[in-house]
Amino acid sequence: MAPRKKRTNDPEGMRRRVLDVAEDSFQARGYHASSLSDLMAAAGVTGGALHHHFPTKKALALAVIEERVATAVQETWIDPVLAASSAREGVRAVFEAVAAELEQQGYVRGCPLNNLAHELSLADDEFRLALARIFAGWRRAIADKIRADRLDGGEGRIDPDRFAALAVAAYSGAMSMAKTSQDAGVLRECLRALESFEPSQSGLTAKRRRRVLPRRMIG
Amino acid sequence: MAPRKKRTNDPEGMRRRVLDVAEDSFQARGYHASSLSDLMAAAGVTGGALHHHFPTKKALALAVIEERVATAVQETWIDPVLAASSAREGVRAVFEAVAAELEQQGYVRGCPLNNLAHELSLADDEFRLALARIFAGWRRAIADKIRADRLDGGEGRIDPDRFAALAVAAYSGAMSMAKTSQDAGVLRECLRALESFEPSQSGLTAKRRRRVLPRRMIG
DNA sequence: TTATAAACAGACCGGTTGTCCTGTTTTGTC
DNA sequence: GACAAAACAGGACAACCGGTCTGTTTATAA
Repeated sequence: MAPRKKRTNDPEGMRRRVLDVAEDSFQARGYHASSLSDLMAAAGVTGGALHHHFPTKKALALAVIEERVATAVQETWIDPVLAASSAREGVRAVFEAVAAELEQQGYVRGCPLNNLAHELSLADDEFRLALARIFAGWRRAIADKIRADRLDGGEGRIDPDRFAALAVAAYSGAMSMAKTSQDAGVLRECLRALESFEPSQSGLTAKRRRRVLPRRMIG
Repeated sequence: MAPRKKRTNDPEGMRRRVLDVAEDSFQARGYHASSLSDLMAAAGVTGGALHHHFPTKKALALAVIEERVATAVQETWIDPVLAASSAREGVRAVFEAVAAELEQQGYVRGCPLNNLAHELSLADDEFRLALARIFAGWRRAIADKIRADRLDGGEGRIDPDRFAALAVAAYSGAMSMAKTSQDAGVLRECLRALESFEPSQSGLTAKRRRRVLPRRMIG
């Protein structure tokens, strides 16, 4: 009669589940619109457990930013760009990959980093700095890739920092519009505009020999 | 002894005061973080008056979007671009004007449209459509300006819709980063990147004859 | 086993939120 | 002046929020 359930402590798993749900809810509803009770219910976690791993809601959000949002930027942007034959080609590939994924998915929830950045940057300096660090790493990775391309004999006309800033800004802004219009088309429009601005070189989307081994240049 | 204050009905003024405060608070703190009690206190308005003009918080936000945010985009972007000698020059001027204003101001609160778009687009379809309309008008104004430039013998190599999308995206994304880093420098970086991509033409920031009368092309 | 701390459960609380409601005052109209 | 509608005042309220608290169970180490 008594269910006699045995409890199993799984701190890492529980922490992960909470982060999963929080990451998803912050992305879909935002920080303020996500209540802890909602998160607890969705994750199947009690208040005591949640508070044990994340003493405050702010601590939870900070963990989402540093452990999940940063990882998302790394995986969807930095790694592919570093693995590409050139920075320009990497940026192009990411734009198209994201656009394709969004179109297949059918809806646009936006860029996790930008979503949280807009809502939390002015609310708390700790949030702001954590988010700014991710933006900076993103830009730096692209800029460093351009510099490495140059050493390999790549196109040497564009300023690395400027192009990196523009790439990140164009993507962020395009995702903002895509989210608002629920249409990923604007991502492709921005990409084409970026491509049509090829500096001096003529080959627009022309095929280029692809490097076999992607080379890493950042520790 | 009795203060005997006479009340004066001023519906338009009261509505305006509420919108002023709401616009400011939504910009600085966001929609969810702005409580109606805060707004009432800041505007010196009672709950009854507020409820009379704006039955719900959503109605207030919708009014802010349609009456204030749309106007802000019109005044800081569309009007200057239409008045400029070319779309490209107009975009450049706006980027620099905003950057200069932010640097003088000392802090960055971000783009009102993007701020609200990120927080509200997924929350409510009515919000989303109102915000999407403003984005669309913004892009259309720039694209139409490019088409008009072309008829006047301007540079004819760039695709109007693509360039407009890129300009808006780059600005939105740059403002996002500027807000997060509290540094308007990235705006200038993006502008320079945009300028360095001059298609074929050589004159980078070269002086051009300025049209005396700005011409309007949208009703 | 026993002690010790970590991991978890679940109730509880003060404060706040947005909204509603009942009045009162002002304004416009006949 | 009479009357109706708009404009405004201000309290009340239920729902909910995030955080805290006490207590129990599980794992770890001596």
